[in-house]
Amino acid sequence: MDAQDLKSAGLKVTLPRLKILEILETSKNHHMSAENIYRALIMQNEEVGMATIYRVLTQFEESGIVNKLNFDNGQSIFEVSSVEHHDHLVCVKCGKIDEFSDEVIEKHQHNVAKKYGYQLTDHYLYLYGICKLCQEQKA
Amino acid sequence: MDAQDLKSAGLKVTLPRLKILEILETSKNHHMSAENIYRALIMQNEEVGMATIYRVLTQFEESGIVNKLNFDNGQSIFEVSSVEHHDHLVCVKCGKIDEFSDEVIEKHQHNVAKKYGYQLTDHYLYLYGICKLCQEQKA
DNA sequence: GTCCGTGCAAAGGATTTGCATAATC
DNA sequence: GATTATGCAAATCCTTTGCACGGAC
Repeated sequence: MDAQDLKSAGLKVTLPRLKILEILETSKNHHMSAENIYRALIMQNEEVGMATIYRVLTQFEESGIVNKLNFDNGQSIFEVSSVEHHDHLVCVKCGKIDEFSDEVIEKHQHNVAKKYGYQLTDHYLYLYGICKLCQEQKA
Repeated sequence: MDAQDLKSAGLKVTLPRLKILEILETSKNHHMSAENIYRALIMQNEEVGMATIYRVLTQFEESGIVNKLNFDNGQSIFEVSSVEHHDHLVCVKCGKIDEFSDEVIEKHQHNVAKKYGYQLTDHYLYLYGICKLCQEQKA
């Protein structure tokens, strides 16, 4: 993802947009809330407002540059779109997010949609659990 | 679901709680937002505040009496817990919600969790699409 | 130079909380 | 009668919008 991707999405190449892309790509787990991004930018001494973050993320989502995930807690999380679809495993203790993909699940989702007469547009599978690390720390 | 269920959940049997249960059970599709419930109660000339609806729904969820679903649009939807687990198909046009369950998907979810070392606590699968009716109306 | 993008502050919607009153057990 | 619930209003959280200025093309 770079300036060229912005242009092809019909978006002007601006510093906030480049910075937000960069943060989404270089962040530890590639999953950031609007506020996470905002804070990261502030720490880099970038002058930016939350409004810009949300506007840019919304445009990015519309252009397919990022995906918006809606977890339990109400906050939206954004990730750079990857070529392959994947779903998410979320640790309810530490918030860690893992990605996975399972062909059988995908296939069955399509079967279900077909069975009910739906033309599938999107699908989200969220698995919530306690990750290995947090299980060990419980002891 | 009745007064007895409330008692066993450690909740006092009050009119708002009974009414909310009743509405959740008798509503067309059994999927209601807090505001849907509020409006239904107001139309029955029940004096009730949104705060009560939310408090009651939260308690119900903690007691396992209802499930809270988090759809794309940010609003939370509540349904009475049924014995069997099921997932949801949501029409992005008309908002219709269908329920389904697929054993193979369930099994694979557990496989995935195991593979990543997670102790699964919960899982939500949302399929978004256009239902048969809405597909026909498009023509 | 035109148009799009930005920051700020104010608005918005959904949900939560504080508090005095009222109901349940 | 003690404790838990309720209704109301205010508060909070996340997100969106209006507007004047600034930057991209």
